[in-house]
Formats: sequence, structure tokens, C-alpha cells
Amino acid sequence: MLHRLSIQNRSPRELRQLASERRGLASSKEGRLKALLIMEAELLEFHAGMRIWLEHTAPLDPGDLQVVQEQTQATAQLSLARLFLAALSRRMALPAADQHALLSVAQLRHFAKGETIVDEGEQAGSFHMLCHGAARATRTLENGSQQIVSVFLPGDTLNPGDLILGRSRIAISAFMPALVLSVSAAELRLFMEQRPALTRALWRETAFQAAIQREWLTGVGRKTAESRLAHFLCEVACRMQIGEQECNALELPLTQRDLADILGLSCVHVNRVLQHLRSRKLVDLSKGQLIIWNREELYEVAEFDPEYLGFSDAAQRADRGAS
Amino acid sequence: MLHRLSIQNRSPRELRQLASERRGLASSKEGRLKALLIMEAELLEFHAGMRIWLEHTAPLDPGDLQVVQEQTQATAQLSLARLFLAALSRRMALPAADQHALLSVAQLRHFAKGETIVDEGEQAGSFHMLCHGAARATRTLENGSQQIVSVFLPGDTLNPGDLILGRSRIAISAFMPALVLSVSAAELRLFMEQRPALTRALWRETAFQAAIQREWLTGVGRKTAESRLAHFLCEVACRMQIGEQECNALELPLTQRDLADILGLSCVHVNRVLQHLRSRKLVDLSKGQLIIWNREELYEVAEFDPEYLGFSDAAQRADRGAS
DNA sequence: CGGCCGTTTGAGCCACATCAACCGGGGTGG
DNA sequence: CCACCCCGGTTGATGTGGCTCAAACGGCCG
Repeated sequence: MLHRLSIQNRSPRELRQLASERRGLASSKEGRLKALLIMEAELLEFHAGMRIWLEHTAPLDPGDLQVVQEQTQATAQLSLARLFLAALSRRMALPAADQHALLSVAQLRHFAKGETIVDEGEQAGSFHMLCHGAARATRTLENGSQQIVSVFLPGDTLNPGDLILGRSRIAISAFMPALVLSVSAAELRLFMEQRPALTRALWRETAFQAAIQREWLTGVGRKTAESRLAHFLCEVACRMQIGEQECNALELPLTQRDLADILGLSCVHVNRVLQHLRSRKLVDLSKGQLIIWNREELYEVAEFDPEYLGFSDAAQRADRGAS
Repeated sequence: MLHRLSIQNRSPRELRQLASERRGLASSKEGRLKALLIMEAELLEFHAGMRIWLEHTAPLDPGDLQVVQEQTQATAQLSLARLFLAALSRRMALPAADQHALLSVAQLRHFAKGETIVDEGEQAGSFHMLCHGAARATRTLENGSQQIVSVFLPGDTLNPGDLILGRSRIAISAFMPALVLSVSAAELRLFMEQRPALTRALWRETAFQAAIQREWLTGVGRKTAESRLAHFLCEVACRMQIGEQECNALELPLTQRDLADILGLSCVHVNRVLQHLRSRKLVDLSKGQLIIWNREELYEVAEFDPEYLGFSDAAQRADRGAS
């Protein structure tokens, strides 16, 4: 596999060079090999974008995000760069200086679909942020059944709580091919001493995920299967579209088995409920594509309040109040 | 009601004086009035103990906990003082100086059974710690059913996450008479700037509660009613006995309706499962008294790992590593 | 004494699980 | 190139855990 390239010692220009070589190679190949090469190219370009962004944000603050976007747009890696920026600036709301510090010691790693990122019961050796793809946190019982307790989308942190609790009994793995920024826990702890905003950001992440879990808990405990499923789809749609215009279709390669583990149902039943929602023309999820036909009515059956995820504003206000 | 006495301006001696007056009065009364008077006396004595503790811990660190315990023991309020100390030193693991700072601006309030402590959707105006009694966090759905997403025992913080997220959609209420220490959010934020350990402590509390919620989530999603119920009882028993010798009976005035809301069941079914556990001679819960007959077998059916709550050690280690 | 709240017990029902079979597509091996 | 298989989705038949409704019981308080 290609998880580790000697990326650290190369200039952004070199990285771009390597990436375009891969792309050239890819066009002459087929199937899995082609996919692998393209993936590798993306990773290289992503890393190059990150380097450039790092160089450009060293002293400045917010204005140059614009610059960076144009810069990377010019070099044709708009989408990855945008996700990358989203990853660090969305909910954590870190000052640019702190983002820079964090990134300077972060490792970018790629995980294949299904690969595990953090093992169950592992001592928290490092802290992870998801830049691209999707991941899940799973708790497995002795009887073999499992429950997904969190779903992570680009911009989420994977294990903020483990940093302070030491260990946890959940495993984290990639749903779809994922790009993950990792920082060693030791280094992070050093940073936290000098940068209180970083501690607050991680705390906020922990609280944010706890809030979602509470919502899931009441869903699993008290709502009907249809309502739960609808709610989950609403939630994911909202979380993926922060800062973007509302779009009614998005990529979501979740298997029905995954949905079952998220919602605490059997996959057979997920299928039936999904079909029912389809037949009611509310939403469709097939071939890894989520399409929302009737947002209002969907919110209705889900008892979904789009504002419940809208912490970010309130949180940023609270945080500004603190500093 | 007697929620607000002008406690702040009185000396510990005066408070004690007032308390013993109440007790004297109580002995000549009956029923509810008597209970109220005793409660008030406890509150006053508790506050007096806190004042003394504050005066004695100002400069010193750990050794004088001993002193304080003896001191308060001498004045016959051992149990309350112990709980009070537990409240601040157990899991939050705050340095004594920080505890002192926190307490100096804290208000002690009493809540009657069923009284609400934090309203749903309320902007987080203050931060609460539970010293005595028990409380629950409830999420209510439109259809009227509700789910309890957290149970709080002495020593727990009630709303650590709200401080950083701003607001939440859960309500917190007492389910037995509760003594709560409250600090205004504004003051707390000031403290946090100067005392990083405090921020970490609150973050840890948030993460701790999130970990419990994950466990509940997998229970509600994937376990049988019996296993869930058993697990909850194990959890509560463990959480209430930190630092004490193992005891097989403890006070737990939970109604079956409460249990139902915690476990996502109907109270009728809770009853049946409870009876089944009783008939298997594993546990008994009646008249507000929880008795564990067969710990091992109970852990078995609950799939309960007593270590899963044992974060405190690991957490303190992690925290020491950080400072 | 009568109401109220929590517990207990029974009867019937429904949402969802389980088991089992089939289908369609993409990758793999011959 | 086909044969195959494995995986994910779909569909049906059947079983059951837990819900709902309803009524009786017991203790507490006014």
C-alpha cells in the first residue's frame, strides 16, 4: 500500500510534480490500480495545498483564506483545499495561529475503506481530524452485534475525549476512503499549555459530539424506526452542508448494514423503512447517493430541528465572550 | 419555600446556631414540616462546613483535607462534608487552590424532588455541581414521551458541556432532594482564563459523561431489556461507591417510570424485568433500596466491565502528564 | 375515609427481529 | 470470455420482545 510516502521532506512544487505523474500513470491503467493512483495523486496534491496554506498563513489572520482559496483554485485543487480549510476552521473555530501550529506537527494519513483508525481500548496515542471521507465509531458487544455511536464527516475530530480520558472502548474506522490529520497526543498536550484556545476547541468538539449522542440516544430509545432514520439523514445532510448552499443530493456511501448499526435496527428493517420513505417521495438513498425530495415533510417525520446543530454560532459567541 | 436564606453574610458559627435551632424545632413537629426543617438544618450545616473548609484550605494543599474531615466530624456533620469534598475532588481532580477559587464564588442551593434545575433550551447562565441527592437530564419529544440521557450522582457536574456550547435542548431536574453548587458562567469563564486546570477538569467531565452516554446508546440499541437494566444498576452502584468499601445495599429512590425513561422501555416492562432479576436472586430494587445479591452473575448478564468507569486513574495520569 | 401515586398482573397486539431465498453487479479466477 | 462468487439490496414468512390498554392493589397523605 501507499500509506507512507516521504512527503515531509519535499517542497510543494515537488509534491505537485509527483501528483501529476501519478495522474498521468493512472490514465493508462484500469480498475483498482487506476483508483489507487488517483487516490495517491489526491493525497499528494492535498499535502501540497496544505504546505502552501501554511506558508501563507504564518503571520496573517483571516483575510488570506481568500487568497489561499484562489491560490489553490488556480492550481486546480479547489475541492480538496476547501475541505481542508473546513476541517480546521468550521466548528473548532481556532485562531489562524493555532491552526498553523497544529498543522505544523500534523501527519496526513490515508485510510482505505474499512480500515481501522483507532483500535478499541487503545491508549490514546494521537489525536485525529478527518479532512476527507467519512468514519465511524463502533462499540462491539460480546454477542457480536455492534452499535455505531458516532459518524464523522470532514471537519470532525475523531477522538477529542480520549485525550483527556486516556482511553476509550470504542473503535474508529473509515467508512469510505479517508484523509486524516493526526497529531501525537504528547505534542498536542504541549501545545495546549501555550494555547488555551486549543483546549477550548477540543472541549467544544467533545461537547458537540456528546450533544449529538444525546439526540441519538433519545431517538433509539423513544422514536419509531422511520423517524430515527429520517432524523439521521437530516442530520448528516445538515452537517455536510455547513457553509455551502443547500443542495438536495450528496454522496453518502452508507450500506444498509451500517445504517442498521447506527439506528439500532436490523438491516432488513432498514431496507423496508427506506423503501417506505422512498415511496412517500421524501428521500432516496441508493448507489451511495442521498437525495432529499421533500425537505419540509422529511423534517416533519424526523422531528428534526436544523438549529440543534447550529451550536457553532452560539459557541463562537460564548468563546469570544471568554477571551 | 426556603430556598434562599441570607447565608452569605453569616459566620459559620451563626450558621451552626441557626441549624441547631431548626433541629430543635423539628423535633417538636411532625410529617412534612419536620422533614422541611431537617432539610434546612442540613443545608445550613453543610454551608457552615464549607466555610470552615474554605478558611482552612486557603494556602495549603492536600494534607489538610484530613484536618477538615476531623474538624467537621467534630461538629457532627461528617457525612455531608465528605460528600462535599467528594464532589470537588473525585473526578474533576482539581488542585486545592482551584477548588477554593471555585467555591468562593459558588452558591449553594437546594432543590426539592422533581424541581427543575436547568430548563430546556435555556442559555447556560450558570454551571452546576451536584453535592448531594440525585438528578437527571431529560429530553422530551413532541409526542410527550421522554428519554433520560444522564443520571447525576453526588460529585457529578450537571452541565459542563453547556458552558462551551452555549445552550442545550435537555432539561435537568432533581429526582431526589438535591444540594447543588452553582457558579455563574461569566465568573467561571474568568476563572478558566487564569486556571487551565479548571478548563481541563470541565472538559474531562464532558468527556466522562459522553463515554457513559455511548455505553447507554449501545445498550439501548443492541441489548436486551434485562441486560440494559442490569447494566444500569451496576453502573450506578459503581459510581456511588467510588472510594468507599464495597457495599451491597444503597439508597436509590428511582421510580420504575424513571427506569423506563432511562432504558427506553415502558414502565410495565421494567416491572417485569425487575421481577425476573429478583426471582433470579441477582438484585432487588424496592422501596428506594438497591440490594445486590450476586454481583458476579449480575455483571455477567449486564456484560458490565467495572473498569469502564475507572477513567479517573487514567485521566489523572494523563493530566499530570500534561502539567 | 378517599384520592393519588407507584407497583403489579393480565390480555392482546404491533414493530421489529430472524431466517431464508433470490437478485443484480462487480471483481476474480480459470 | 465465461463461470463463479461474494456482497449488498430486496422480498416473504414467521416468531417475539416489548408496548398498550385496563384493572386491581397497596401505601402515603390530606
